[in-house]
Amino acid sequence: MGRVSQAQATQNRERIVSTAARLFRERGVAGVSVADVMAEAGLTHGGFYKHFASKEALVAEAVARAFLDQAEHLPDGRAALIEQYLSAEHRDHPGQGCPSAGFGADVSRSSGDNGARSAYTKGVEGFATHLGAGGEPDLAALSMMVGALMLARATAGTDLSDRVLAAAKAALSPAEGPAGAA
Amino acid sequence: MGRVSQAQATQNRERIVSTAARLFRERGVAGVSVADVMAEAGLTHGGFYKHFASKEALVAEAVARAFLDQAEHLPDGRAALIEQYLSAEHRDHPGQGCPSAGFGADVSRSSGDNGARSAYTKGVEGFATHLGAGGEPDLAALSMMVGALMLARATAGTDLSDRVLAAAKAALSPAEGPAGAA
DNA sequence: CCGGTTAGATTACGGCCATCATCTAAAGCG
DNA sequence: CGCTTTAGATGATGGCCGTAATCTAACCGG
Repeated sequence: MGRVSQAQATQNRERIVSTAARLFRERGVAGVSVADVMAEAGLTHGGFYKHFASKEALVAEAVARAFLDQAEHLPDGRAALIEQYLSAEHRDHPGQGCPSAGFGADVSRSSGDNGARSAYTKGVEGFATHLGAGGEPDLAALSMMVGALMLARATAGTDLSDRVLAAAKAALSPAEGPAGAA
Repeated sequence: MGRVSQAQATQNRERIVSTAARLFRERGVAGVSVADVMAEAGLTHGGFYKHFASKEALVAEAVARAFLDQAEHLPDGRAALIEQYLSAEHRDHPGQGCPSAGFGADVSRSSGDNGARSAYTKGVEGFATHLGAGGEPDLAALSMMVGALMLARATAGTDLSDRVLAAAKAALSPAEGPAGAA
């Protein structure tokens, strides 16, 4: 109850954002309530609006945070990145996974000019640039990775799921681009 | 009001399913209520459970229906299909668009063994097979198309959106697969 | 043509949602 | 050390949700 130190409050706010970044990716923005986030952050729902103007504002911060976390944990080298991205591990843990994939649908459906969309756009551009060579974003490769991950998640539990991951890996790995012989 | 002819009832049921297939793709399953679907189908929400056991059952039928509609409206030839798929028109009309993309996130988050997931899996396999040559599903190309569409939708209104579509088109079009020179 | 069947309308329910007003007690300034 | 500020808890609000019981009237088999 009562008040809490500035340091503690800042730390609590951080925890709210990172919890939201995880839950939103796991269950979708509409599938997570403000109370859910607060409870999982060890707080009660009432204090939420001392930190954020609205749920929408939290979504925007959660998207930005997820991209920052991703950028910090990227493996070195394109081959390693692809290998990790198209793994069963990544497919099965969307909460820690790629924000481009995890937030894509929710951002698509968000209205017009909001913070979430601009944070998302900036994050995608950054990730694509990291994936490409010489500062040139590789948007085609990113598209294939994001699409394969989503399809693999939606078909999880079937053999198609593994085949999608394998096909994308094969198409991205060899030298560059898929060879005609499939 | 009272009863309605069997023919009328069947037609109403069809309308509920196709309305749901459109609304779910536009706003997401969680963003559409049973009452929304029924109202847009010109009915009141009360009659819904005379047709479906639950909202979840409607989702399963809507997914199946969306894939059937897609299969019926596919353009002839791989090149034409890719061109249409990666168009601004398709990006801007998710309600009539690809179910693999439109339902992907929702099916991913649905629990375990439900009808929506199996309908989705079957639909993806069919679409990938149509896209491939000689009965072999082209899962890598499908991944790239689905991913590009989702990224383009989430970044709609920015120049990145158009660049994503163009990059995917270029990577899929030339002969087969992307050439190294980008 | 009559009565049971049934599609759809109406209404109600319990629950959860985002948001906010209010209370509280501790923090941090003077 | 007191006073003000404020993070967080508590609780309420109004609305929407999925589901279901009930009512009504028209279809359709006999």
